[in-house]
Amino acid sequence: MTHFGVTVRETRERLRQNDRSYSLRQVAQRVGVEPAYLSKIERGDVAPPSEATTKRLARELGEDPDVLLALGGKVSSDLQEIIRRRPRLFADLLRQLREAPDHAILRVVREVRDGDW
Amino acid sequence: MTHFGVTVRETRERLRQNDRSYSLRQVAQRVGVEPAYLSKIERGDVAPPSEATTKRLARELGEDPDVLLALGGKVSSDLQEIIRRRPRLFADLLRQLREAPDHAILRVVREVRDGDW
DNA sequence: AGTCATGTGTCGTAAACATAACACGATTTG
DNA sequence: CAAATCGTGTTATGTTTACGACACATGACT
Repeated sequence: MTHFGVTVRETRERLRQNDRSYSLRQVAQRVGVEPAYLSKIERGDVAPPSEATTKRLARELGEDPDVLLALGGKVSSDLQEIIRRRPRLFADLLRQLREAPDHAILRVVREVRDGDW
Repeated sequence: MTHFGVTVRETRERLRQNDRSYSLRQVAQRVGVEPAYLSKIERGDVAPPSEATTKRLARELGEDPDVLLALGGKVSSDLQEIIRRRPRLFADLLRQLREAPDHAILRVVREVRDGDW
């Protein structure tokens, strides 16, 4: 069900075509996990790894950490902390935006970034 | 450090002044946990409970679930799912709003609610 | 033919999580 | 005073999480 592993494997094999150092073993070593464990992750034999390991993996593979975490069913702890500091406010905001189209959310991001508040 | 337990105890004892049925034991029974466990929760002897238990507790005490979850260091899973569906978008949004004043966020909520996008 | 690297199978495990079960002494209530 | 209720202490247990260690078979390369 989770295509976390599939994504990791595909990304790794894509990188490997230009760079032989993207074997499972070498990536595992750079990421700091056992090859056997990474193998199991890629085949979905075990659940997606911890937040920390997922972030190191994302960095190694040039993927967006938030996207990879999402595939693993997680939300980055720094985002969680933003919500936890003002739970009512952010809970309302997120539930309001649940069905909003992408462009509407993007507009909000831009408005806030451009500091017109 | 966590004043999750303190908050629960204070809220419960406040309710108890008008209603005898807010003893630790009776609340525990209605919430569906062992009295000994609720006692430990209130005194911070154990970590805050699971999301499901926290929500039942909030409902029983008339507290905002998102606020109580936040005190317990958690974020409601429905909010997490909103983020996981569009991680890049919502990660950007939240990080943009991290330092924004409350009124700016409220304005966004209202804008979206009033559908002028 | 021998070395080397690759991916994988099997087994174990330390820590955290989320309670349950039971008992006990103190206080309140009838 | 007896019974019930109160909060709490102790001990135990099942589950999940997040890996590590090690061995093994396969195939490429030299």
